[in-house]
Amino acid sequence: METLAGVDSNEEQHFEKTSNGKTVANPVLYQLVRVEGDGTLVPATDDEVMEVEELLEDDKSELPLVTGTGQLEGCILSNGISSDKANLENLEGVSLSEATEVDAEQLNAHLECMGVMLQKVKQEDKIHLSTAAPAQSSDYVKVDDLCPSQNDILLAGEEKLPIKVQSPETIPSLLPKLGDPCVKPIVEPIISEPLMSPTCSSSQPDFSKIKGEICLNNLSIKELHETFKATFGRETSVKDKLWLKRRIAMGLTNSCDVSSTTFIIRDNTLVKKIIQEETHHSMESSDDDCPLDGETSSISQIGDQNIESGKRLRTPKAEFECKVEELENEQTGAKRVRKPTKRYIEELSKADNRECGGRLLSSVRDACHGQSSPRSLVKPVCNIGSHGSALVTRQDSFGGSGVQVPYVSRMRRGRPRENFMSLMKYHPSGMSVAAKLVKKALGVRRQDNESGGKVMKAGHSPTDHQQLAVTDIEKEKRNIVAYAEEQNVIAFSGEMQPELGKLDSKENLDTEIPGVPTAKGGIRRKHHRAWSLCEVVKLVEGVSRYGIGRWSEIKRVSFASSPFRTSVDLKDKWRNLLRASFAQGPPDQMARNSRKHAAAPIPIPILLRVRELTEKHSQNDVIPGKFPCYSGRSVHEPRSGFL
DNA sequence: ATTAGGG
DNA sequence: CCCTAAT
Repeated sequence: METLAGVDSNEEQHFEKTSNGKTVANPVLYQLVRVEGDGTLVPATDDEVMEVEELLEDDKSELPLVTGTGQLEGCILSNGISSDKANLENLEGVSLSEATEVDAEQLNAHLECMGVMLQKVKQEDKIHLSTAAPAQSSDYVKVDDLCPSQNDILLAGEEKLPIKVQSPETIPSLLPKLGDPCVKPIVEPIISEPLMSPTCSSSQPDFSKIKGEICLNNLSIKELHETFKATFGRETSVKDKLWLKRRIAMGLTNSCDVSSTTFIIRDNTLVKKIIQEETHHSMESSDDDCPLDGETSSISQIGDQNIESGKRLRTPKAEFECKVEELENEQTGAKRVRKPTKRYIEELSKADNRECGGRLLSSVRDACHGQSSPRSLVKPVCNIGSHGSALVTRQDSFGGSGVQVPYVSRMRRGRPRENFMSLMKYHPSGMSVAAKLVKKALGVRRQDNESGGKVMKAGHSPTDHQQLAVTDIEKEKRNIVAYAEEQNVIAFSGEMQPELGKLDSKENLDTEIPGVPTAKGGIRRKHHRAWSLCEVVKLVEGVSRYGIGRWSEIKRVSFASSPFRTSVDLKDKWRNLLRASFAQGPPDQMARNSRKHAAAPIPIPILLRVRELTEKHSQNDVIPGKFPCYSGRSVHEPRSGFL
């Protein structure tokens, strides 16, 4: 019934490269999907992807003609939807208009998806923060724009993602499948549809033909064809009514939302769409446990919103997953194959937070405290409504996280390993001990924190640690736990905690962050959480508000929703910021260098702010020269009131 | 419980 | 980040 199909997203023939798809500039990208009996496309599940991956692994330079497993349907070429525009320019075989149109379509579709995601997230946020204060909510939104690194990540992700989003165009083409008894030969849709463009160079959407209200359900195939042309600016030879309807619906709504079959067109734009099938509503609310899906927001609703709001500016390619999911929801209308693995979810959220720390939540958070500082350049600008930034963030997150990457690869985080190994050295029997630990950890899994410590202790036989200094033992213990934990996580990826993920927007949700909790044994080491720019901004702001040293206060107010950021963390971070500000500011070249190597280039303005605050603080509360790290160089900079 | 500082 | 000493 279900088959896997690799969908090549690049139109190979349009590129100057051999069939090996090795061209660097135009890599062949493909997305695995499963074709349901009814022709619905469903994103391949992790398992499936993994499976196929193995096959592909053998020779990646070869075109992904995954054959050999009865499961694989094959690889189907479709219009290129490569993320980089450069490719578009290379499309020689396709009329420019066609190419651009497809691209635009893609973009819109993705944007649509973005919108949906955003909506969902927002809703979720609301749910978790009943105390939302609209007025304040805008505070940090703009921060996103200050996070170049995030955008970078995004871009990088877009260009490197091994698996590309598939074009809506490809979806329909795959519909007619074996599973479907009453389908036409695959050849037809696939070949004639997507690639036919060359012949219709006069492809220009003409909405004038579909003014007013149209009900796809009532249209004949011919009419559908006309509508199709009006919508996409080109003809189609596909005779599948269902396909046409879906296609048109998608085209009109710029999304995968095909729930509507009646549209009202005015002034060449979709003014309204009428949902006639609400099947997806009920099912949505029932089976969505994905955090991102969170509050089941009516997709159709969102769709309308987006459509009416008009322009979507950016198009996150990485949205594929969610997009397809929607597709799945709406097209299938009934069964949902598989929800994303928790791990996957984790990845998403992680990415999420990474990108833009939590503008939504953070802002709300702040709002609660009524801490709207009039200064801070950053804040004023923001408006929560800026879908732009929000979208970007989302996109970013997805792209950056490399959703497509097999989970396991991302597991390891930082240190444990080496320490663990060193530990082994000390303890001949270490191996077994470690094994035990791991086992225990696995067995106990979630309750580890506290018990974990105990376990650890139990693990160390008296003889084992006799030779170690107490402190050493403690450290070892920690490492072991960390290691075990890691193993644990890997083994039970399904139970992965959101920890790493949430930086901001969801951080408050991840109460159960694994890293910190250690009750008493104080074993586990906190997972390293990179500070997002947003957080830094918050910190700076907090400092400016309450002053240096009032970390508990700042923590309470600005990082209330970030359990993993302790006041000490804030302090440390501030220290680092200070160091950075002094190290980078004065010598200009230094700044550049540091930026090069530094993972997270902190915007100079921020650093200046830091310096400024510090200076102020030193002048007011302390006798100048008290600060060890920078005492020598007191900087007298007139700058003030910025940020 | 918080802070400051060293590691 | 962790840890500790000093408040």
